[in-house]
Amino acid sequence: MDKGAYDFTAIEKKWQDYWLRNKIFRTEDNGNKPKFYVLDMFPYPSGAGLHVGHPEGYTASDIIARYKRMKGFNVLHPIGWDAFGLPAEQYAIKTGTHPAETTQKNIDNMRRQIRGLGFSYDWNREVNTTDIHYFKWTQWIFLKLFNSWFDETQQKARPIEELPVPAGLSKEEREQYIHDRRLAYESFAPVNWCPELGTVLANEEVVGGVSERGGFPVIRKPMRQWMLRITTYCERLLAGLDQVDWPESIKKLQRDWIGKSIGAEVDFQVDGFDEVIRVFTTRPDTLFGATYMVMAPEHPLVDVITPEPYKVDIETYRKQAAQKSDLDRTDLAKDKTGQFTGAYAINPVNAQKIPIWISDYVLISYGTGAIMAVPAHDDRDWEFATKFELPIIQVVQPPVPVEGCFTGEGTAINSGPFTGLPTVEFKVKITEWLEGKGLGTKAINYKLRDWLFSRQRYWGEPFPILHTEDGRIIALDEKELPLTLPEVDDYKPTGNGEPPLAKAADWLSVTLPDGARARRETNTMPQWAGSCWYYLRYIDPANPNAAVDPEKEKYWMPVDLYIGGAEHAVLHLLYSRFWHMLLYDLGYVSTPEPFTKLINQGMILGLSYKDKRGVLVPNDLVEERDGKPYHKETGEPLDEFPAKMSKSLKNVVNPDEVISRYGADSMRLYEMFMGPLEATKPWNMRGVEGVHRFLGKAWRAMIDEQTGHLVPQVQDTPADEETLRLLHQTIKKVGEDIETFGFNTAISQMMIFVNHLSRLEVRPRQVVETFVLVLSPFAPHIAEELWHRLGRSCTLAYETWPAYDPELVREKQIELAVQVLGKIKDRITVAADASDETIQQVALASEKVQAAIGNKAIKKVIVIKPRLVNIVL
RNA sequence: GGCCGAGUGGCGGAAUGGCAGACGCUGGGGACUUAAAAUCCCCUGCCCGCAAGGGUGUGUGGGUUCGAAUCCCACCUCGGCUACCA
Repeated sequence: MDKGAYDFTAIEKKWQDYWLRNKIFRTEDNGNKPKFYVLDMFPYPSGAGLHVGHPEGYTASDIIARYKRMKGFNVLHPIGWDAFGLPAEQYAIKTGTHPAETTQKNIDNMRRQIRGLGFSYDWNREVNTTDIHYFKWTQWIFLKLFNSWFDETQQKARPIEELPVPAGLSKEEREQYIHDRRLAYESFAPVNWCPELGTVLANEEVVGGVSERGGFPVIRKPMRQWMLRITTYCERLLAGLDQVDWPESIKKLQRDWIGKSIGAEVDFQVDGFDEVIRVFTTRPDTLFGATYMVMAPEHPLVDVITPEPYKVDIETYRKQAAQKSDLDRTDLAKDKTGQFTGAYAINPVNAQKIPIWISDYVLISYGTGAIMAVPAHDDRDWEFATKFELPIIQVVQPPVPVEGCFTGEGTAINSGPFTGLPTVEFKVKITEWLEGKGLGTKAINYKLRDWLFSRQRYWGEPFPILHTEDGRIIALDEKELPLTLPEVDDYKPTGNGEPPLAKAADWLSVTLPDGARARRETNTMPQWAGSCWYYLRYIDPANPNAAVDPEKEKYWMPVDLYIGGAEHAVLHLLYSRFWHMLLYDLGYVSTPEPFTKLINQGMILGLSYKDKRGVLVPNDLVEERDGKPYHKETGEPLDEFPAKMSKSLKNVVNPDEVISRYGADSMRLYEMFMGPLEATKPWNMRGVEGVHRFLGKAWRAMIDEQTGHLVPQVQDTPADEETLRLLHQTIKKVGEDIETFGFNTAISQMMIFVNHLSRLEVRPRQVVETFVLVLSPFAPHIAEELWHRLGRSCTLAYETWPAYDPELVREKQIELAVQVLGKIKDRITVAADASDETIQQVALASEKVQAAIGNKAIKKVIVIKPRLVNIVL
């Protein structure tokens, strides 16, 4: 190989070593520079390593970080590992390898891959959620949750010692009262149990009735669990969204997930009983149309009100419902099911007797677990009433007549004294009426449930909690943290919900100072725990005395820019906002919201193939002939299309392979050149070749491939006007595009510049050096090497970002199209500062334009300065 | 079913009220070479035409405007998320 060739492998290794060895990107916590905190979403160190989706967000954030450094900011740009989680544990179950060992191996591999891309992380701040010095503070935050309550009046969390407890309670009642208000509490409610995974899951982890990870069936099962009272923060979580600069789509996802709805709670007397069934409705205006009621099968009143002859059928139905997986319950293709209880309720507005049913389309966990059914104006009730032949009474007149069920707003009919009222007005009136009679009240409900926070796993943070033999729950003291994981022989869950930690006999039992015997909590925390607050730990990663030093926290927070995938919209991003609000309330952090600006990178798709019938063909069965894809075995011509990367389609692109063939700079550049950051885009290896050629061209414009020295064209001479203008246009465009995340167009501008530069006989040194600085955030390795060969002795990472001169950017001459009635007839060139009048004169002087006008009268001439002239006849 | 996003050459995309297709890929032609690779130069939306030139064109149909890929209305297609929350 010639010593001057663009040897990206050697160059990239050289500079990666240089940055690391000299700690070039080590960040200090002080300084008089303004701070900028740019954060990547926490990666899980998977055994499969990086896929091409990771470097997309990371490259974008790295370009921002490098650019901001050059713009004079003190930049915090850290990385670490969200390293607890199920895969390492399942591997342990299969092979007996300790999850810590697997995790370490995976981290080492991913760190190697990430370093190979040349990201400017401060490696002194690397964190790892499985490190005891890290999860000590995860446990500490849990204790804060456990030892806090939410003050509704002040709308904030406060220490549990400040909770006003009613006088005259017994010791046990007092304990219970406090426990019922802790932000972390034990519950025995039915939870999402996944037999396949041997653990329970949070609502957010169950998608379409199956587990989000693995797609296994999930059933409802009552179990003892730890919950976090995230619901107390519903209003704060909603309000905070107005304060942050996030994509509207993500804000909407969070708002919908919190799911605030305003309506009324109404009491229906059960005929012949003292009991009332309370329902929640957002449409109290349809009360006159309530023709039956439905309770969730689990509703406690079912036992009370069901008369003897109906008990057998009701019990059978309840058993069936309990055994159904969530998938069975939510599958819309299935008919509605239900069972009449034999009991009746009295509709409070018209004293009508209406039958009470149970059905699993009513959920025990939302509202009051019972509904009034208004089949004329609710799709679900309509479907149910039609199937079981229950009466349907219309009480809302639609603005325009509709067939079947009408769920919109209109005018009340068949509604006694309220007939004729518009829906909105009716809602207010009827709620007042109900309140006056003591039959109901205005009510707000949220879809968001408390966060199920325990898992029956080994590889997670242990809870700092003890259960005494006499049934008390005692939290460890902060001084006793961290509580580490015990060694076990067997990582397998027991299958009945008893976690693996229950097998660690020595670890399990504890004798308290007062002599009482206690057992440790055997559940562990979910993976989300560690990622809820990692952005705070980066600020002060080695602090043994606090999760984060308050002074440093004040300096660095909030995160100025957070880049990651949209799949975390309602999971991580909601959970970590909740924890942050708690820490804010207790005075440990200084900002109400953690992440000021959020950007979602789009998904990268792989190239895939299907035959004429639409059958998918894995990539290893595809061969190319004359640039067209064919089936290797059948010889059939195939269609190319983009599809989600998957093992089965064999269309996964491995970053290691791309780097070894084209280099990290080409990889980075291609990921950014593909299209807008937020868009979904298909990967195409030929595109990598394109940006790779661009880098080679930039290299050859400066370096002689034979000698490795500067080419003779690079000279210490002033630039010509055109070159200078293009350079300044490039500085301007690239800088502005970085600020607005338009990396693809920034790169095309640099391509235009290099195409020009390589054609020049004289390439002024000043111009060349400035361009290298502009290129450096995108392709830092080649930029450092060129900078070095241009005679500079240290890194360019802290050079000042070049300023452009607006005078030099401006073109001297401008070309305008001349249209007659919107059709282009000619082009004219005028001085850039020509007046509209002058331009008009020149345009009208054109023979072609005159010919197009003919003898018609000119009505109007529109001059749009740098673009065109339109003559209206 | 609901919500969100997107439809522009052979492909990725650019242009967010002002010359549609920047930049890159692919394809074609040429230069260099014994030859090839690499590199460099030229061409490359579609249709008609030998050409000069003309016509047409941003999913479909309508509208607003001197002017629409861009704004408005209706529809079609694709992708993502979500799913009985009363």
